[in-house]
Amino acid sequence: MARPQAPRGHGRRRVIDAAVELFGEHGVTGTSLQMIADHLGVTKAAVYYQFHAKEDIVLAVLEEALVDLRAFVTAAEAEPSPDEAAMVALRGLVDLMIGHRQVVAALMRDPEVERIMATHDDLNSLVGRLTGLLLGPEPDLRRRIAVSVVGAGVAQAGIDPLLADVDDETLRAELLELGPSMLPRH
Amino acid sequence: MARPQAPRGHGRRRVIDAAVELFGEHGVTGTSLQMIADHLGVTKAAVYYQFHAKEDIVLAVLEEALVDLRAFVTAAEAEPSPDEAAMVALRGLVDLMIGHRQVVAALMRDPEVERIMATHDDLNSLVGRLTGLLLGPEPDLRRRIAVSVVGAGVAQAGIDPLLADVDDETLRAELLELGPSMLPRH
DNA sequence: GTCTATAGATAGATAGAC
DNA sequence: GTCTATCTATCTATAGAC
Repeated sequence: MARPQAPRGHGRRRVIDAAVELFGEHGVTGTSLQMIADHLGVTKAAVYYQFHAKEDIVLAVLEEALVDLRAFVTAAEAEPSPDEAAMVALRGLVDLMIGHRQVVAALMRDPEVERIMATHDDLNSLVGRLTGLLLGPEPDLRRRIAVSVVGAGVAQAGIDPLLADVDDETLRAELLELGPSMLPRH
Repeated sequence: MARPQAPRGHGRRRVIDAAVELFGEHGVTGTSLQMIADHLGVTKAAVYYQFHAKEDIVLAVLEEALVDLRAFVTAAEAEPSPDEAAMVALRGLVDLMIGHRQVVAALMRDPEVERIMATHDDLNSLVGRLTGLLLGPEPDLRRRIAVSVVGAGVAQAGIDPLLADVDDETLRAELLELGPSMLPRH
């Protein structure tokens, strides 16, 4: 039957959950495989059985959010007008941050994550498509700055300790009012 | 005549400059003393001669920006009305980011920096005073979220590769138009 | 003031026993 | 599938020669 320590979530699932928690607290570079193993009460070798490299754990954590990201980027690109596409992308971005606050906190603040993403063309192009959607056609300087501010701001709002007491639904509603006001329609 | 410390701009100054550059690229945790030493063409021991610990280098880099931060926080607190104080704080924040784009990039994205700051009460209280100025008296939820978004957004705008081609003056002017619109007067 | 040398700990990763 | 044991490389940091 079920073992006392390992809920049927399998090894990979437990490693990913532990990684999200530890990455969020110490960053990716600041989290060793030993820390993940200790957190799970197993040895490093047990972690290496599930993922043969640390980078694979980072990619698995990323994948948690990428499923949603791919979905709303594709949906946004199907919108008829650039304005509608940008709004769908912005809503998707807010939902993504809300739905994965821990993952965002874990990954948004480590250059190592950028390095890993840069080595995977599919991740690169996905981020490029999202940026393009938010920028719209022929963006002026103000638009570019607004996209930068909104993108970082939405992410920060999801992980800011100052807002830790705000529940998901309330935060989502507020961000969906604040965001569009900074990304006006053309 | 012969100074016991900074001979000809060398020493601490060179270490700090190298640290800012490398921290920005690899993060604090991702930057080893060996990397700093190699960047300067010296040995690790030479770096340890200038700073007895890695944490001291981080603090020295932080100090670059803290001088300006202390100045405008104090100035803002001297403003008669909370609205004016918040605007002075926001302008100061924008100027700080613009004036220290590299330092911000180096330090804003590493949990290790937070840990170091958390162990220094003077840094903690300074950040607390800045946040208080931006929030104003009795901030509602919307204000709290806006402060979070603006704070992160301004920082991101200063380091975003998407905006690397924007010169300081232009970026400052745009942010000073964008920011206040998100932090309305009471 | 800068170096060599090295300590002591820990990193990521692998091989093979059970 | 999880372990012990181990490898190599690198980490921060120190002691002391030049």
